[in-house]
Amino acid sequence: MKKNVSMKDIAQRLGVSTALVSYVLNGQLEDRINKDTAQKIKSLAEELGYRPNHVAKSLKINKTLTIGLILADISNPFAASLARIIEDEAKKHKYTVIFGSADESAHKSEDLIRTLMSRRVDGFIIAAPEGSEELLSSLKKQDIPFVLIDRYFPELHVNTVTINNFQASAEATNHLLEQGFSEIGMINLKADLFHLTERSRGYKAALTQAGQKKEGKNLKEVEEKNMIAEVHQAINELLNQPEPIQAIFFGNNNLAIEGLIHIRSLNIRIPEDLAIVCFDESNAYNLFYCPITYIRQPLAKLGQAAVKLLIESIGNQERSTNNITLEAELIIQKSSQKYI
Amino acid sequence: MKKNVSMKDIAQRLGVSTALVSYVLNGQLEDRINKDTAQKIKSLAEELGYRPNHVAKSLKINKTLTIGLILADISNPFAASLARIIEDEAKKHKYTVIFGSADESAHKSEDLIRTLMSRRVDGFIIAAPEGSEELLSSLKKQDIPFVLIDRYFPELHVNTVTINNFQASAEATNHLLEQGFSEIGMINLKADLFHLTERSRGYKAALTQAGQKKEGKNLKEVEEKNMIAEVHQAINELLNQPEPIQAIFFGNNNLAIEGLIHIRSLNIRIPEDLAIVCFDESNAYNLFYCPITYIRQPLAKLGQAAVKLLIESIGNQERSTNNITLEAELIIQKSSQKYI
DNA sequence: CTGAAAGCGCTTACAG
DNA sequence: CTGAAAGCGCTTACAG
Repeated sequence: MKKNVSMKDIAQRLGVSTALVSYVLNGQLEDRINKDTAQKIKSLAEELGYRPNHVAKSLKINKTLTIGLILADISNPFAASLARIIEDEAKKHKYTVIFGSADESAHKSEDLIRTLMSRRVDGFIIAAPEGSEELLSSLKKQDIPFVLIDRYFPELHVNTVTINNFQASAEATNHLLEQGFSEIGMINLKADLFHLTERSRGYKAALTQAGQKKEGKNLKEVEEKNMIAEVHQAINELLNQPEPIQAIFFGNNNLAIEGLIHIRSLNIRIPEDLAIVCFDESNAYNLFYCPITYIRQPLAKLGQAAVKLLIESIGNQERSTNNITLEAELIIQKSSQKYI
Repeated sequence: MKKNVSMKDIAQRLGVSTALVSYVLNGQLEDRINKDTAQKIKSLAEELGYRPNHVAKSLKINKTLTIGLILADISNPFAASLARIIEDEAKKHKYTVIFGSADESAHKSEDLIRTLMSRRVDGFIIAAPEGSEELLSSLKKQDIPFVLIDRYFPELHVNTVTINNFQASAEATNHLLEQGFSEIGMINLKADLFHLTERSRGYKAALTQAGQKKEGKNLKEVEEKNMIAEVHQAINELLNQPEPIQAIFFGNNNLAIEGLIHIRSLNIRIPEDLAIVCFDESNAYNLFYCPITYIRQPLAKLGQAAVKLLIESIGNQERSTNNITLEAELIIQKSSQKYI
C-alpha cells in the first residue's frame, strides 16, 4: 500500500508550513496569501494525488459531518427509499450517512446508536422501534442531536418529522363513506406505536363523525409475529358477521398484501364485492388485477425535512424542539369506487 | 453540550497514565496489570460514561474499521436486502458500513468513492454501474481493497462475488424446454453489463443445445430509459410473429413486472396461453393471480461472501484476487408449467 | 507492573 | 503574507 500524501509532505517539498497548505487547500484566507505560493501548493497537491484525511480533520474540529441513520427495517421498500433520499439530501450539506437497521428491536437499536456514537456521528435520524422511549430520552439528556422520522412518541419532547396519520386515515375513511359504504372494516397492527394508533383513531373518528355508534366494532388489530394467520382470520370474521363489511381499510402495506392474497383466494371481487383502501404504497399493487386506492406518504419531503432539521439542531446550542407534520395524499383508484 | 470524557480525564482522576487506561479499557496486557488498578479504571470509566473516541483511534491506527458500500440503486429491494445483510455481517467483524447509492451513474459512483476515500474507509463493496471500468482499475492501481458484488467486468482482474448468471439462465430455459415449449422468447435489458449479457448467453446456449438454429431470433433487448414502451412492443412482436412464442423469460424483475402488466391487459392467460419465468424475485409477484416461476439469488450468501472476501483482502498485503461464483436457484411455480 | 513520550494528519489562534 | 506551535484523543514501542 502506497503511503498517503499528507499536507506535511506537500509543505516539506515546497519549503512552506503545513498551516499554509491547510489554508490554501481549504480556500481560506485567500485574499492574504501569495497567489504564486497558493498555485504551487494546489499544483503539487494535484500532482501527488493528495486526498484530505477526513479522520484527522474530524478529530481536530470535533465534528465528523456524519449522520447516523437508524431505520426500523431497511429491507422495507419504504425505508429504503427514505434512506436514499436522506443520503442525497445529506450529501448536499456535505454530510455522509452511516446507517443501521434495527430490525424492529429496541435492543439492537440501542446497540447501533452506541456504536455510531463511538464513531462520533454529529447526530441521528431515527425511525424508532417499539419500546425505545427510554433510549431516546437518554439521548436527549446527553444533548445528542437527533430527529425522529415516521415513528414518534408523543410524550417525548423531541424533534420529529412525521405525517399526519390521524388526518390521512380519517380522509381515507371519509372517502369510503362518500362512496356509499357504511360498513367499513379496518385491519391494523397491534403495537404501541403512535403512528399506528393514530391511524386507528382517525378511522374511528371519521365513523363517529358520520354518526356511527359502535365505531370500533369493525376494527381488527393483529399481532406482527402472527400476522398472516391473523389477517386471514380478521377478514373472515369481518365478512361473516351479521352485518358484513363492504370495505376494508388496511393500516399498512404488508397487511394489505396479505389481505389481498387472502381475499383473492376467497374469490371475492374487488371492488364489486368489497372495496379496498391501503395505507402506504407498494410495488406489489402493480400486479393486482384491480388498481388499489392508497395513502401516499410524501417520502422526499419527509427525508429532506429530517435532514434539514437535524443539521439545524446540530448547529444550535439551545436545543429547541421542532415537530414537523406533513400531509399524506389519498390516491384514489378503482379498488375503492362503488361498482356502477 | 457536555464535554466528552477522555482517557486522559480518567487517568488524571486516578493519577495513572493514559497508557494504562488504554491498555485496561482495551483488555490488553491483562496478565501484567494490577487487578486493583484495572478495576478502578473500569469502574471510573463506567461511572463517567466513558465512550471511546473511534475517530482518534482510527487516526492513530490508520484504520477505520469502516466499509464503503456503493449500490447501483438502494431503492431496488434487491439492493436493500443486500445492504441489510452486508451491514449485519460487517458488524460481526466490528466493521461499520457507510453507504451510497450511485443511481446507475458511473459519475456519481466516482464521486461517492472519492468522498468515502477521504473518510478513509478500509475498503469498498461495489455494485458497479455501466461504464465503471476505468474507475475500478484506478482503484486497483491505488491498491485500495474492494470487492465487486452482483455486477462485474470480466476484463478486470479484481475480487468479485457474483452468481452464475449463464448457468441460471440456461437452467431456466431448459426448464421451459422440458415443459414442452419450443418457441421461447427472452426480454432482457440492453446494457453493457456482463451479468446481463451472461443471462442472454445462457438462454441462447440452452436453445442451441436443444438443437434450435436461430437461437437469437426471439431475444429482445430493451433500453432502460424507454423500458415500459419497449417491453410492451417486444411482447407484441413476439406474440404476433409467424411462429408466436409459447413462453417468455424475463431478464430481471422490473422487466417482468412491466411485462406481466401488459400481458394481463392483453387478456392473455398465464400459464394457459403463455408460460413465464423471471430472473429475480419481487414482492410484486405475490399479488399476481398466477404464482410466478423465478430465479432466486442467494442474497445472504452473496452479502456474507463479499464481506468476508473484503476483510481478508484488507488484511492481506499481497493483493491476490478471488472470484467467487454462487449458484442461483430456480423456484418452479405454476406460471411455467404446461397447462394440463 | 507502570509512565513518559512520540506521533497519527489535520486546524487555528497567535506572533511577527 | 507566513511560520511555529499547540492540541484533538487515542495507541504503542520503549524504558525502567
